[in-house]
Amino acid sequence: MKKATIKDVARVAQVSVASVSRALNRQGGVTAETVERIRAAARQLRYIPDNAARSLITRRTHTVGALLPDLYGEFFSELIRGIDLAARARGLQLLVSSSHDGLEDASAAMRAMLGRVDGMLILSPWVDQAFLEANLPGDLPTVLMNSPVEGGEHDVINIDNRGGAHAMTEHLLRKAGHPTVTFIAGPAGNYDSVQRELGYRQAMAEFAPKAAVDVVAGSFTEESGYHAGRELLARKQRPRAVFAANDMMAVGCLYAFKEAGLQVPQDIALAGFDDIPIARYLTPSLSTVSVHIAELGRNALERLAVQLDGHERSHTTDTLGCAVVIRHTCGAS
Amino acid sequence: MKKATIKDVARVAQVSVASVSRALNRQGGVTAETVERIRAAARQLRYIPDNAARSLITRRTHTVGALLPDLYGEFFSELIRGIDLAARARGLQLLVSSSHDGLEDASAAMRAMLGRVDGMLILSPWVDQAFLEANLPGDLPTVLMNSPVEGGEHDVINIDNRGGAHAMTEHLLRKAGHPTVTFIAGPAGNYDSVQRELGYRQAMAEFAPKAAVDVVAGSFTEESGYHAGRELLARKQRPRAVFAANDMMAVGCLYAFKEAGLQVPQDIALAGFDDIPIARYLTPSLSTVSVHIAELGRNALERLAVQLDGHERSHTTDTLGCAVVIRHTCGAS
DNA sequence: CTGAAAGCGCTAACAT
DNA sequence: ATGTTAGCGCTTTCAG
Repeated sequence: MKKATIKDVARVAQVSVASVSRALNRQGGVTAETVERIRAAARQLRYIPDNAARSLITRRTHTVGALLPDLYGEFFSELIRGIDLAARARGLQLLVSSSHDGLEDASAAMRAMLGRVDGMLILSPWVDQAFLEANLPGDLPTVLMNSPVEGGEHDVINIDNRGGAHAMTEHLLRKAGHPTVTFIAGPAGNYDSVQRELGYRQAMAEFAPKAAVDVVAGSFTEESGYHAGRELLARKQRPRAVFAANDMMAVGCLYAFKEAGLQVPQDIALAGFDDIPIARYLTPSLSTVSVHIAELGRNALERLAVQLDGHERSHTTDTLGCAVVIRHTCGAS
Repeated sequence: MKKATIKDVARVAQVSVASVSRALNRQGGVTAETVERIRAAARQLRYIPDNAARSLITRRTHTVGALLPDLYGEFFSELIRGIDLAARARGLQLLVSSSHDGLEDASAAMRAMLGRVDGMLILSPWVDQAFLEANLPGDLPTVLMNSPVEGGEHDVINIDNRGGAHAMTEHLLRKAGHPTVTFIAGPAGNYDSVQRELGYRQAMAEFAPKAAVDVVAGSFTEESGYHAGRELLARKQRPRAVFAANDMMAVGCLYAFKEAGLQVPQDIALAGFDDIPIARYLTPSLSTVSVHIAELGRNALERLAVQLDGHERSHTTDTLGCAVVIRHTCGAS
């Protein structure tokens, strides 16, 4: 019992393969009657068109690739979720590839996707213009997310990392009234992290010019946040307010603070970045910078779909705004 | 500038297309010298083999599909992460399809994947034997995860939901010494939820035969856990111990308890199920049933890969054990 | 409205 | 060791 092909359907329905193709793709030019006969035959044979053969000739795979650095944590799950939702709505399949830790890996992952996808969504903090030129066919529709690559060949959707971090730092300093703020950074060289740190530094210069900028290292994981938190508490003078470059680190940090018996925000204030779903359910609930992660994914896919439909590349750069979300950890109502 | 095909490479390298194919697929039968000439030509033309054409003839896509009900929350992100990691290690691509809320959707999603994948990983609490027979070609390698379908056509990897829930309930009753336990269930009809509730009921019958079984509804989201928590607190007699059918609901529930000013576990104890990454970072840290989610994904993919390599279906049913993880919310050290 | 036939780009016999 | 050629299953002119 082999898989039925279009020929089998044609034979059973007593028509030519061309008619079967036309009927099943509802292109018209076939009598309603014949269509029905063909439908019946297809059903009877459990006929499923072979996508490989189809896309060989149509040059369309109806599949988009998503290249991500990792899949760990709620940020990425929300992002994929947004992408997947939008893709489904558009009738597109989603090929994901994550878990690569550098340009080597990213390049291999990208190559493996080429020819399988009609376009690509790329979120990779290491990817730059040169890399893209070397690894992408010039005509493959692409949307970059949170990318340093700007004003060039590609469609880019960024988050206002700098602005969001600036606003949160300002809030901590001016509204919540903390004299200074300590920043827990993400992985070195990570674009998001760099931009957020920049926003922090600008706000510090602006609103706490006397205070020293204070940055400790992290890597965007809960664990690194926990360690950073412990490190901060071990100082002879513990900070009064801490701003973590993402929510996962804030989660780890919060744990460290409460483990040490500290009251948050009375003894020490805390804020994060991303507004992952769980942020509002922490106790105290986490003040953070809201990013609408799923929205970002949805947006990127829509943008890609436009390129796909229009058969032309585009190259706009959009920046999605961020909003400071005040909950309880930051010490201002 | 159109995309280079194998013919172009052959022309430039001054060999036949067959040699190009052989050289690039390292099948031997070509002089090292010619291979080098071919490689050079391919590089020069930026030649990328067309996967559609290739899989049309090889009948292999090197892609596996993952059918999931949703992508919300850390459970699924961990699961995909495990799958993706294993797939990458095997040189397989991963086509994901989630966000379907019933058999209709699942069927459509499945059909869209057919012909694009060499095999499928299915985690869908609604899918049963009849559905699979109706929607899957009989010869497509498949691995079911957490599925009610047993002892039949398919490879199945289950989690010991019943055993885990039983063990946690026993712990709450006997070790932590709570006189009775209230259970927050997942979505009605969801297989995981049903099994977990079963384990709870069995343990109640065994270790607290006098106490009434007490089950409230939930839907596996933080929000539903929050509402269930509030509902519980609104009773004239509030429960002493609560067991949520998954961690996300426990998170919402914990929030409700602390919002009401209750001490956990002194005033009210709480436990979850799954051990999502964030569980240990809640305060108090969440006692839960550990599932090794990423491992489950990895396992399922490995199993599928075996079927792919062996060119034959298999039909074993494995059950992965769960371990009770005692942290601070359950009220026993 | 329908059918015949020409490929899409590639691999795998089968020749040489 | 290399070339020739016949398709894989489908869509799409082009005739009828």
